[in-house]
Amino acid sequence: MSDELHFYDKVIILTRAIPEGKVISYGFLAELLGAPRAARAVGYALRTLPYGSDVPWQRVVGKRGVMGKISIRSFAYSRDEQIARLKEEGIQFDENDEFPLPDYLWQPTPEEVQAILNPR
DNA sequence: GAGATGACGGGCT
DNA sequence: AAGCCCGCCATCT
Repeated sequence: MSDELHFYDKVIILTRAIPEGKVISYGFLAELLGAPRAARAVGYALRTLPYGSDVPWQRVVGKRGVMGKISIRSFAYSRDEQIARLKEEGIQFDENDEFPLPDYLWQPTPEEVQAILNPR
């Protein structure tokens, strides 16, 4: 099967499909794309998003909620902005600005993922 | 094609 | 408990 989409293209497409109020971890997103250890590459892909992009990048979080990792200088947004956006979507954070990932995790079936990546 | 890079993740200190 | 280190992997130079 010709796979014309690059890995980072798939990352963006799948990110667009995350429902409001739901999140996914870098590692799980990579796993859905068939590369369970490519969490870092997922970050690499999202990093290419320009400021003002309509892609809901805030819904991709670290494995333990939204802890750290967002403080890279080349990124257009801050960790605080990510948290603020997620709160607006209804995600409830505790006093440490963390939230229970399983409660908000988006878990599409493999079929759904395929349908998202290969719309007809 | 080798080396560098980076929004990760897990393990060890 | 917070940080450091190292392995991973897709892309870019």
